[in-house]
Amino acid sequence: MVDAPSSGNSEQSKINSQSGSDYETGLSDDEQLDIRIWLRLLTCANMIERRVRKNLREKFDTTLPRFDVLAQVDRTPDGQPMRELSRRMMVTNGNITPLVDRLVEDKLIKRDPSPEDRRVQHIRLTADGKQALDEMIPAHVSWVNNLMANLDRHNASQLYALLGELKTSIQTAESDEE
Amino acid sequence: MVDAPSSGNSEQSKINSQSGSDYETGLSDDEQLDIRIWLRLLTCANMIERRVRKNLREKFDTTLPRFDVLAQVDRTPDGQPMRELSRRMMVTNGNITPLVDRLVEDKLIKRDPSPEDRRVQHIRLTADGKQALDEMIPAHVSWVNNLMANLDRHNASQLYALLGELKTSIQTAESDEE
DNA sequence: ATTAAATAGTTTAGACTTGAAGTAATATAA
DNA sequence: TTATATTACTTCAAGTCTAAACTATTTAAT
Repeated sequence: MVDAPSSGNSEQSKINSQSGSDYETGLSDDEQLDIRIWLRLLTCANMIERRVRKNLREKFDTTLPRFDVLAQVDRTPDGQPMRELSRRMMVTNGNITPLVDRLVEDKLIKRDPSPEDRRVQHIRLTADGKQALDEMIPAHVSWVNNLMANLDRHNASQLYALLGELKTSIQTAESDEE
Repeated sequence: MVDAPSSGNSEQSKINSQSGSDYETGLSDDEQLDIRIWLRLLTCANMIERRVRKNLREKFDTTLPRFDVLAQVDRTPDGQPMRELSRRMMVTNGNITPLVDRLVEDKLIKRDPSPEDRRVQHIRLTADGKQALDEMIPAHVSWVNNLMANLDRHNASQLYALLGELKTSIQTAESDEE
C-alpha cells in the first residue's frame, strides 16, 4: 500500500480551537456542542465514504459518483432528467454532464430526448448498466451493514431519528435564509 | 444565481432500492436501517458542508480545504508536519502538497524544515494567516450554530453521543479488517 | 403576439482529490 | 556495516466538483 490515508480517526478535523488557545475557546457550551456534532458527523461520513469508495474500486473497479448515478437512474423505471439527477445527488448541474458522458461511453446508461420538452433528456439504464448495478447493490448494503454492525439496534434507530431532527433544523435555517 | 444546487433535501441519494423494485427491496430491517442512517448522515453532512463552503466563499473569498489547513495548523503552536495535516484532514498525502503550495504563495502559512528529520517540514501560520483565521473562526462557529439552532439541546447531546457510538462501530469494523 | 423571465443542459476555468509511482531520508536487521 | 524496509513528501494522470457564463427552449406577462 502506498501513502494510504490514515483511515482517519482524528475528529480534530475542521476547527475546534480559537486563536491558538488550545482549550479555553471562548465558546458557549451550545456553540461547543454544535461544532463537535458537526466534526463528528463529518468524521463518520468521511470514514464510511472512504470505505465504500475503496470497496467500489477494488471489487468493481468503479467510483462512488458513477455508482451514484446508476443507483439514482435505477430508482425510476422510465429514467430521469439531468436536473433530477443533480438534485438527488446534491451536486451541481455542470458536474453531471461529464459523468453521464463517461457512463454513456461505457454503455451503462443512455440519453433519451424527452418528447414533451426538447430541452430535457431522460437518462436510463442499459441492460449492461442494470446488470452491473444489480451486482453492486447487495455488496454496497453489506459494506454499510458491516460498518454499523457494532451499533446497538436501539441506538441505531435513535440515531436515525435524531439525524432526521438535524436535517429538519438545517432545512429550517436554510429556508429562513433568503 | 445561476444553476445553483437545489439546496439538497433529497435523501434519496446513494442507493436505496434494489433491482428497480421501488419499495420491496429484499433487505432485512437491520440492513434497511443501516442504509437509511448512512443516507441521512450523508445528506446532513452535505447540507452543512455546502453552506459552509458558500459562506467561506462569499464572506472570505476562500475555500473549505484552505480554511481546514489553516485551522489544523493553528491547533499546535509549533506547526505540524504534512503527514499530520493529511491525517487530521482525512485526505491523501498528495492532496496536501499543492494545497500548502498555494497557501504558502499567499503567505498565509510557511514551511520550516525540521531540524531533527530532514524529510519533515513543519507548517506554521504566518501573522497574516493567523489574522485571517481569527476572523474566520467565529463566523464559522456561528454558521454551524445557526444551522443547528432548531435542534433541541437535549437531542443535540444525544446525537453527539450516538455519533460517537457510530464512530466506534466503524473503527471496530475497520480494525477487524486486515 | 412579443418581450421578459425562468428552466434544462452544456461548457469552461480553476480548484480539489485520489491512487500510484517516484525521490530522499531514516530506521531496522542481518 | 550494508542491505532492506519504512517513512515523509512530491509528482503525475485522471477523475470529480464548483461557480459562472452560455445556448436552447419553454413559460409568463404584458
